Amino acid sequence: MCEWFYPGKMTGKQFPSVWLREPRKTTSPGRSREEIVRAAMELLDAEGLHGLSMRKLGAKLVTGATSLYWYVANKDELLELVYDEVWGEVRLPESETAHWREFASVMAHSMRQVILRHPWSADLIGRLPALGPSALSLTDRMRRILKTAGFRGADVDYATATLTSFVYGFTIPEVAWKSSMGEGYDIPAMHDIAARAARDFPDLAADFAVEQSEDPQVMREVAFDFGLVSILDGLEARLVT
Amino acid sequence: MCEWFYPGKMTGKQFPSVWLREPRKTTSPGRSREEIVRAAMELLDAEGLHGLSMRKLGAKLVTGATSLYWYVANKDELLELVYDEVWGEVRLPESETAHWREFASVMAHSMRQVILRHPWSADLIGRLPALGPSALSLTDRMRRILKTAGFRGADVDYATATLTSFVYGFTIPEVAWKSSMGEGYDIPAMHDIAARAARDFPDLAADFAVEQSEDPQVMREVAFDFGLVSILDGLEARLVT
DNA sequence: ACCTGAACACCGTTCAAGT
DNA sequence: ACCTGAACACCGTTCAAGT
Repeated sequence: MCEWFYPGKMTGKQFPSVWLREPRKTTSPGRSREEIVRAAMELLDAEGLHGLSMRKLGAKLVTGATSLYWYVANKDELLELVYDEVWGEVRLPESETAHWREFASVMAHSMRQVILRHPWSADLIGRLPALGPSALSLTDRMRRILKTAGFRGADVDYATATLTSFVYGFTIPEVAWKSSMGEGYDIPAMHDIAARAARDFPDLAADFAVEQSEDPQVMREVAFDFGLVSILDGLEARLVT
Repeated sequence: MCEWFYPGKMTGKQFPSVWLREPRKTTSPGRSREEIVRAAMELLDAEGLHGLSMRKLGAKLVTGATSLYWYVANKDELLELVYDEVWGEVRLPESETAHWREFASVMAHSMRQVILRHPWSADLIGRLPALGPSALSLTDRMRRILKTAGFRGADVDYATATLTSFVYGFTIPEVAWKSSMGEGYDIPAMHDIAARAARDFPDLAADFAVEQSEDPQVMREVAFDFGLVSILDGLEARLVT
């Protein structure tokens, strides 16, 4: 997904993007970009962002690490390519006439699922330009739906930013947590630790204790829906004015 | 800020936190934790998360890198300590009787400013447990205000998560962008690049062109306020039900 | 046109050894 | 109680050289 109004200065270097360089005209006797991207995706899904190194990727493709630099200027360019694949997995309502709330809701849920499926992508949001075809197409459809719904001018940007910010802010820390803690850790022990840390905050400690019985997985889903509905209500209020 | 309902499994290791280990009883002939944390903060602010290495920090304190391991179990523990300092900089309304919307608004703006001031902290959100005194105190006050306003049970968690998710999701990509692009880059060149990348999406390209004249810095502030007000409206709707 | 290996300048952490 | 330096197993990228 693409948010274009990022801050900058009038001076300085321009930013590079794979999508603006012609790929090497490949007679493809050897590797190909697609092959490299696919292998990188597998490595990323299996071992995370830190698990992808040029050396490992080279090994997986039975080449020297440095051979990859023939196809790709550097690691960031490679990541840009894989990053766009991720946005390509977002599923939207087929219909062009979907109601904007329905559309936004489906998109938000799908974006979250896609990030959860590729946790490493969370670390790339904002770090890499999202100028690939999939990211742009997503942005384009969302904006068209919002315009049809009645949003005008910069409000289209603002509404999009509000929605995507919520999805990102809900999901990025979640996957960061998961990958830093490893997949499995001890829930009761975690509650015990939280309770001990909160010993100087009795209300907090009490709430921790009460909600210990809830399933955190379920709570996260409910929390996401709660936030999403709140935001859609809030955006709708902007619309009627 | 602390969100406790992160997912986990019933098995596996428990997570570690500095806040649950007694610090070494220091007779302080040599370094101290405070000194180390202060130096780390300076290094982080000056050079970012990648700029902080145990070797550089050691050099700054005129010690061997490995000496630091006497005061801190590992780099993550050190980061946990500096991380809490960041939350300590969030400014809230003094009054205990502030209206919840006012409170939430001030908190959201302050959190954003603090993250912008310490961009490296964005990468730690979710990755490290936020169990330090400053983080807990922030969580505690927010929750008390929401309860006073009428939020009940898990809605207190959900409302907090909605608000903080928006702040995180708005700010994390923003600072990621800034630090990956460097401080200054060429705005017109950026627009040119975006336009060229969007050549297959005429509506998108047209909007890029129109909004080229806006100041991105200003737009970001307006966008943040737009999103924040929308969310507060949406949360208020949950309240009256 | 494509691939290679050596080299550079880094990492976090462990550990035996020193004072 | 505190500090040290060597060592281990890594990084991304450059570059001259090969085929």
